[in-house]
Amino acid sequence: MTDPIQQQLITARKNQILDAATAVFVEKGFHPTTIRDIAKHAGISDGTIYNYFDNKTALLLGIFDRMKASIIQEDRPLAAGEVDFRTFIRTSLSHPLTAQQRDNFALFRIVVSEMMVNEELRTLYYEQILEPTLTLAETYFQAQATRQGLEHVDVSLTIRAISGLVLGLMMERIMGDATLAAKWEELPDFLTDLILNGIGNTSTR
Amino acid sequence: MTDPIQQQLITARKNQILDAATAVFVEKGFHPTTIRDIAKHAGISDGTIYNYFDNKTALLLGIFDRMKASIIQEDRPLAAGEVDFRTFIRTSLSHPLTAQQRDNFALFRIVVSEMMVNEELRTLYYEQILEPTLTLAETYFQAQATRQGLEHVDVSLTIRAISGLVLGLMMERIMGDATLAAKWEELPDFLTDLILNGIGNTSTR
Amino acid sequence: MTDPIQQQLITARKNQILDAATAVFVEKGFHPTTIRDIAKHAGISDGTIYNYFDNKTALLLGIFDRMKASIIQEDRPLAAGEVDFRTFIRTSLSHPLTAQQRDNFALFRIVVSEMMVNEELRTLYYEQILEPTLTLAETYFQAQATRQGLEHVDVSLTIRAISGLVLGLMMERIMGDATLAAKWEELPDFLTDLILNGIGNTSTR
Amino acid sequence: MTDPIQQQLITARKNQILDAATAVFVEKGFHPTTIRDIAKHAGISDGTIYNYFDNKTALLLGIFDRMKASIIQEDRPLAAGEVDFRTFIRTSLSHPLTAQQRDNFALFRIVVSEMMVNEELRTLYYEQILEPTLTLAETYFQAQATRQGLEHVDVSLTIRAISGLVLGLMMERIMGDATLAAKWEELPDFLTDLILNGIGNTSTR
DNA sequence: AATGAATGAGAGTTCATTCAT
DNA sequence: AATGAATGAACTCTCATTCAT
Repeated sequence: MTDPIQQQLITARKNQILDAATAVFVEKGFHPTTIRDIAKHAGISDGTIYNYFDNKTALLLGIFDRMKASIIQEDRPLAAGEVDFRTFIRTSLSHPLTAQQRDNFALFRIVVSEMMVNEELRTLYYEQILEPTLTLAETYFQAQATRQGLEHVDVSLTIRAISGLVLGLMMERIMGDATLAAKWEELPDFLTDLILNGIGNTSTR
Repeated sequence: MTDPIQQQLITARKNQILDAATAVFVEKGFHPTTIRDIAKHAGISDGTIYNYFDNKTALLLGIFDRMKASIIQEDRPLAAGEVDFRTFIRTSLSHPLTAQQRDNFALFRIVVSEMMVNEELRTLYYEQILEPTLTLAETYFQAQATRQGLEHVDVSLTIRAISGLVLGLMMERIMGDATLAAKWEELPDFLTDLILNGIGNTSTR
Repeated sequence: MTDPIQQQLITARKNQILDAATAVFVEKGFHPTTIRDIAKHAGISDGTIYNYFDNKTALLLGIFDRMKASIIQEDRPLAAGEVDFRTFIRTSLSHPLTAQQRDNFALFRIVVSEMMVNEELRTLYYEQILEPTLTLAETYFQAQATRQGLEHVDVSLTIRAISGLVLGLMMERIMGDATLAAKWEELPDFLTDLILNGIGNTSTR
Repeated sequence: MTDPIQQQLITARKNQILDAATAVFVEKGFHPTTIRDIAKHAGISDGTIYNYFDNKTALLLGIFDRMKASIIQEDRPLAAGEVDFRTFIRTSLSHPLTAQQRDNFALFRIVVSEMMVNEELRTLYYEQILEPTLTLAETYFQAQATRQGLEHVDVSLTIRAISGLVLGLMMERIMGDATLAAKWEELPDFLTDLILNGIGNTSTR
């Protein structure tokens, strides 16, 4: 039952299914995708999917789970704390802004879409991904801020403002804003200045 | 065909349907809502809805159209330009943050959800609402900025950053973040400071 | 809504569906019958059935309802009470024994089968059909028994014994008992004697 | 192939499976029970069941087979013929009425339900169980009747009437009849009187 | 213009059965 | 002999949409 080889096979099959699900969701969206679409894309039968996942929604949860793992992995570099404050902020902004860009934010769109509307997914995402990420970021930021003599800053609100800023810009970009698309590369620097100095105060401190 | 009385009747009936659609969408979400739900709520028959709207998606488009009108109306006050810069920024932030709070962001969630996934809706939203709003905001901001001697600021990026900030914070709030829920009232002041002065520089200029 | 013509149409359509359901159930049994089978037999579409009945089980309930009506109708003759006791008993036995014989007890079998296993159906059958029938029979029997000077008889148990006797014999017949099939015609007289006089006491009183 | 030890293992495994099947059928009914349910209850795998039984229906046939053996065993006492006629009748009634009562007639219900609808099962039940039982009963009864000077009685019809009576009363009880439930204990005596003497003639002969 | 009965394609899901290991 | 993952046909039920009245 806890046979490690069995476990590997199960994990492999689950990943195969989630790979297919991700691909088809990205292509057609969540609702328009049928279980049969996914099964065909994975080269297996409908029923097999249900041997590994309870229902269609569970596939999205499974995709989350894998995102969680990868995000935690990717955030590790910042933990070191061996960078100056500006670099720290800039990196924090830069990474998420570029990460999802590849496939035109396709998976991001589907996940957000379903989350807006499905409480279970939303809760899971918050508890498993967003909340831990924010808490982690608070810790990093707190350490950096102290070093800068910024003890009086409301760290949790600042973190939320920064992450919200990134999230909101991604949404506006997805909406089709041409200006953002054109200036996307400038954003990390622009936003770093804005956050550190406010409007119009370009001078680095 | 252009009989004005006819037109009034048609508009009234459309509004009746959109009112019902909004109410039911808010209550149940877009996909779980059936045409029959809306018809019943409006006190009419299923078929009648199709005399006024091509399909279910068109109802969402119709809701957008009405949002457009109301948003433009609500933004007018800022146009006057008789307020100081800080007040201008603070008001711009404060209004959207509180507007959707009432019904737990229900309509906002549905609209965002469907937009993420439906290109037609997305385009319509961008062209009809977001783009005009941003452009309008740019104009206001440009005027204010000039008065403040901030000619060298990238206005369009700044506007997008501010609106993105608000949008992203609403999303995080919707995700269930407890910190944001608790400190929601502090946000306008906190963000105004952040935008004007950057992290930790509380002094108003 | 209570438009009588509408009501007639609805009733007609319901009957059309129940006719089809009965026919297909009788032919294939309840579980093996699909909604599509019934729809095809009725010459309508699958969905239409669901406009008139909540689900497959509701079709069986509908068949019950019609049985109820017909049973009550058929029992009326005995109410008159103008027959002598022996005739009364004999008729009570004879009728149900011959009624279901036509189609080889097909509908009876399906109904019994599903009732054994479906509590909702069972309750409905008991409350709507069996219990009222037994009560009615008790009344008739009581009147007859009194006239015969049989005041000390346990009427309710006697009624249940008689009806149980008929029911059980039908079941044995359905099981394929050759003897019963051969002597089915003799049963009314044989049973009447048995009930009135007991084993071997053939003399009519 | 006819290795006796092999045979014993096979029989043991079959019984293990039938025990599980009986338990689960009684709990959930025949159709709602899945092969997996039975396998889990037996602590074996799905596939193993198919090594011993052709299909799901064969499990019911297997349960029949075991019932046959036990019934024949239980009926033996009456064969002795050392009891008086009244006791003989009373015992014949009493036994089946009380036997299935324990688990609310659960297995009885499932078996009857499926038999009504499945010809194979019905035939098997009749040939393997009902017919032999009736024949056996005829023999006993014939012997007893002769001793009572009841040579002119139609033994086969009488036997079928008595067994039908019992069967029908069990069915009515299952349907939920409150009167029968309340007076179930009185039935053996009441029915014995009825059979021996007819309605209202309580005097024991 | 309004109705609402009819449609029927299509979805998710189940589960008896098979068979390679 | 035992396994249990894989299968895929089949089912019930939903619902956006149409159209005759």
